[in-house]
Amino acid sequence: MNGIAEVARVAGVSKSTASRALSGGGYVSEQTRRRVASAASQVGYVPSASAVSLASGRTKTVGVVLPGVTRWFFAQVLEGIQQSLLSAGLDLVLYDARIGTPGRRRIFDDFLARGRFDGLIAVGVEPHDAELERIEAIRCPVVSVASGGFPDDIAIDDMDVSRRATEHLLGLGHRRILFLGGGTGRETSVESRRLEGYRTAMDAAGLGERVTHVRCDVSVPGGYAAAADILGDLRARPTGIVAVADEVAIGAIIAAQRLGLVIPHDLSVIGVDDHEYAGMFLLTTLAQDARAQGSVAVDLLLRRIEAEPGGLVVPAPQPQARLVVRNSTAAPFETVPA
Amino acid sequence: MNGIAEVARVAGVSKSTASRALSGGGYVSEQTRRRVASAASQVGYVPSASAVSLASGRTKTVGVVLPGVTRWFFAQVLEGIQQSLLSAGLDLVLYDARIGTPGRRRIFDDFLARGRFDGLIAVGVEPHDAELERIEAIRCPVVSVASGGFPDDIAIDDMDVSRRATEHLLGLGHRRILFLGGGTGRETSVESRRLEGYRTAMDAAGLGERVTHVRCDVSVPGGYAAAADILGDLRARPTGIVAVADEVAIGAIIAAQRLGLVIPHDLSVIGVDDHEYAGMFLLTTLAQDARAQGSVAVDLLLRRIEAEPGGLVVPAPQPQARLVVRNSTAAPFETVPA
DNA sequence: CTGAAAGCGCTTACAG
DNA sequence: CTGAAAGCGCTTACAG
Repeated sequence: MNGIAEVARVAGVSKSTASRALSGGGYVSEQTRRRVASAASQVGYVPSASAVSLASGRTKTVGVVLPGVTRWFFAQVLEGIQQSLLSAGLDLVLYDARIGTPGRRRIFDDFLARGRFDGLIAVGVEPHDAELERIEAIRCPVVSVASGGFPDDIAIDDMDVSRRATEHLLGLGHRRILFLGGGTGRETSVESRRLEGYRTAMDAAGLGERVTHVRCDVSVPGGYAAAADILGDLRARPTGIVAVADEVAIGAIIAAQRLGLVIPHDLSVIGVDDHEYAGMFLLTTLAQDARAQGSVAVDLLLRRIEAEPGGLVVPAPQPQARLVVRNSTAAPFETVPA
Repeated sequence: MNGIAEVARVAGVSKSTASRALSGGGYVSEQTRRRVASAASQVGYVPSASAVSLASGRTKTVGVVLPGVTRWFFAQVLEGIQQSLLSAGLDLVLYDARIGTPGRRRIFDDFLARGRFDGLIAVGVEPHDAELERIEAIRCPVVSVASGGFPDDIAIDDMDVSRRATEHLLGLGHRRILFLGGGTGRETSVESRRLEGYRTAMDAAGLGERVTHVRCDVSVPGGYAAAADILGDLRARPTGIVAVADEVAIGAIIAAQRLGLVIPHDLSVIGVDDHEYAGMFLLTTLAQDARAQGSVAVDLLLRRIEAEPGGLVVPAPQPQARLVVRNSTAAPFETVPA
């Protein structure tokens, strides 16, 4: 019990007036507003979410789809989203659409269509065509972060980022530079764009023939395993590694150290993200602010939700990556021209 | 549009019958059921979540409160919960109640009371008294995982776990054993119980005077920083470290290696969890299955939700930790009796 | 086995 | 500024 009817009774007004007083819509005299407010807190009134949704057509909820919370970047974006949502008073329903799980399919086929939310944020989803269709079919605003395939995706320029990373190593004098990570399973578009940026820089430096992509899971253990393989072979050893993401870079550093290599003397490593552990490993990286991207996504989404259907919404400014030079990169020790 | 009324019209039955046919309650002839089902798929019927909730009193949603998704353990539990929920067809609303954020307060004061979910799972929440009161005030079943303060908490025996970890080192001949981690900010009960287990084992070995607790954040960088401090001082250096969790243990190993120590020759380290990186660092640990704990929590919660109010529900079996010996622990090199 | 009716707890034009 | 009434889209006893 303790519905709005009870509040109205205690305050001595009608339900309509109580509703207007509480939710702020329409005219209510200041005096009435106060009486209703105190009646509400007196009876401990909490509106029923489903009744509000049904009557108003607004769920006060935002959906978030992402491929798991294991990757540092996704977890950070999620936390940024959550914080913005909390301060806006909105609930967050989570859909963990990890690739290859039976859940992913159900999310796109059933869950998303249920109208549980007023808007959806896709993080790192990289949907295939059928999935994108499903998302476009739901009748509510959608905003995406770091997800290939969506219009107006909020994301750093992935090609630029690894181009700059590669140029950083080239500028230090490296020639044997390898690109590490991604390409296991379906290659995501973020991965391909980063690979492309590396390739572009190598080509521009006349090193197109040296282009090498070693695939691995985008994770610390993934980078570790792949790097352990590569670095074990002395003759093929690169002097520099451009990693698809910091997790991979960190894995590579751990592997290198285990093999007795000294970073950056024997090997330079550069990543993308500015992961929580980057400082610990003195990792040079192209830093991005993941949490901020979550907040920006929420801002944009809320504006889209408020906007008249068909109304224009100023897009969010794109996030920028900046080079943070620490101590995992230096001129190569072997300066012999290869 | 395309509500159940439309489905009923197409199938040539009443809304009541359509509803029964679709949601399975009550008697419907097989033939009618089929007609309704095909009408539903023909018009692309998706029930409105809020209408269903309002009419039935069931939201088909479970709430999850946890202190962030950064800690490996919490992220794993969350993924376990999500998967079980997806296969049960339930939505998950997430509340990130990171300690010290303004959001945490609002979650306990407002969000939890809104009746958005049929049941709540608290993960690692460690509520203080006021928070616990709030949770008890919401009128729905609550299940907790690794959260001090809740009745019937699903958790490994934290005292036992670090007692066994300590005994493992004692059994190898270590005497200078230190407990690393926790105790920054409000010490959680998980942390204190693990510390207590260490203390118990040390006392039993007659080493009560050697008991040492070095506090640090429960994170890899936290363990790294604290261990770098400790290990820098040669004279006070322990031969063994019992870490409050694997993150801390891994941080300590990284710090030790950076200082030129060889694990386990110069230092033994043991953790709790079996973190994703444990294999990479050859970490000896007391392993627990975090994802499974998430599923178990969902099972228990769903049974509580189904149960008659006041009805009994068989509790879930408690998870067990098992010692996984890798290569971060060995007999101490200095065998000189201290 | 099926249908008419009431009701879940709000919000929102519409009169006044 | 306020109230009576309809309605959001379902489910659920209750009759039949």
